[in-house]
Amino acid sequence: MRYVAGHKDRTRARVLKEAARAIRVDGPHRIGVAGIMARAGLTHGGFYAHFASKDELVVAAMAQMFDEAVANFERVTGGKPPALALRSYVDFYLSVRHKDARDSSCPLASLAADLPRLDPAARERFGAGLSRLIGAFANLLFALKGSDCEPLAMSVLAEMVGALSLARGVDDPRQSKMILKHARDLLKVRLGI
Amino acid sequence: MRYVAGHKDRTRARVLKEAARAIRVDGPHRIGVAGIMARAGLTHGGFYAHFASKDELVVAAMAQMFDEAVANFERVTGGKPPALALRSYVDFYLSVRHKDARDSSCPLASLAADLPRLDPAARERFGAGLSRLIGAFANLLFALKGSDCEPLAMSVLAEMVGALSLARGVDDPRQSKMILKHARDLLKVRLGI
DNA sequence: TGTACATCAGTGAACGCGCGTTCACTGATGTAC
DNA sequence: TGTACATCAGTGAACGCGCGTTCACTGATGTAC
Repeated sequence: MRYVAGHKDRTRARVLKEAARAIRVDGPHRIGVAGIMARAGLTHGGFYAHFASKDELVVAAMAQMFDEAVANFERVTGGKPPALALRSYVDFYLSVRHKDARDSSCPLASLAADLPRLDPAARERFGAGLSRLIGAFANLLFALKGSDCEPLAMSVLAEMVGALSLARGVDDPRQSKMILKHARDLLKVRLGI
Repeated sequence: MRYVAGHKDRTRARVLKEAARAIRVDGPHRIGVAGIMARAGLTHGGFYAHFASKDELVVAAMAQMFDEAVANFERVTGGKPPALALRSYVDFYLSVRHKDARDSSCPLASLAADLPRLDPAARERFGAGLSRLIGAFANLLFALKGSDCEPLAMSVLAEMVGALSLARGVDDPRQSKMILKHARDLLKVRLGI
């Protein structure tokens, strides 16, 4: 069954997207090749026509997740004045909605704990992705404050990642909500937005 | 081979301690019953005399890890005036040494991302442990500032957890060090210590 | 005091299952002649 | 224009391996008589 031009590329993209979703939810070690292929509407045997190994899929999915995260940052902040843009992103990032949307949320929070258990290739991609997000954040902060903002961007992003992770870790919805709310409130005070 | 009184309890404690170490390093899903028993100097068959299942071990190890974390908090802060105690803990928590000591470090950072993938029993233990640490932190903050400090404690702890996780996730040691340093610096500014 | 039996923490072989990976095969379409 | 062959994304059975769990057994010591 010969296919139209670009068919294989589109299949690969579909597999990658499903992998990016599944990895965020179940982690890179609990996902299965067969499961992801099934979600992409294929059988497991075809996997190796697209990727040399499961590890290679994880590395490729890492880049996919950060592409989505950066696109999301731009969607939430784009076209807004700096203070409003920052407020929007903080509110989005620390919302119950984002906390619960584990299959499409920020890879920093979903995967940070998994990374020391992955091989260098995956860790490199993670570091590069983190730099992109810190850079985007620092740009906004620079527009707001004018000074060197990388340190502040790292610190703020760390708090957001930590709060989101902790809010996801606990079972009690009230405790979870409070963690998000207090991080949101104090971040806004800290940034003066 | 009959053993002295308390022998079985001590064996169980040894297994738990090894489990707590291994889970922090490899995560609750990648550790193996046989491996942990071997580290405790036993063979895998004996495991089920101590725990009903691997899941039960994970739940019990969760409590163990938070006991260690609280003891550690007290060791680092004990007998110091509030500002110094807080500074000591922030410096300890965001040190390269703590970052690298993955087998004995704070479970909040090591496990947060694994928790949504665990069953409710483990999540409850995690929530309880988090509350203990937030409480301990809020007490110190109260001694320093006098006002209601739970929100601030949550926010600060979130930043520490996030910074430690991110510093562990990246491959580049310089990037990793910077994340820790900036979180340390800005936390001290924020707390006025 | 001596003997037979009970106890029980720990051993190690075996099981069933899931998962990553391999590979012979399919079948629709393009290409050579 | 028609026929034989090449191509190649995808299929599905099979493999090997690791892991959680089970279970018959061990062997040193305590207990009953």
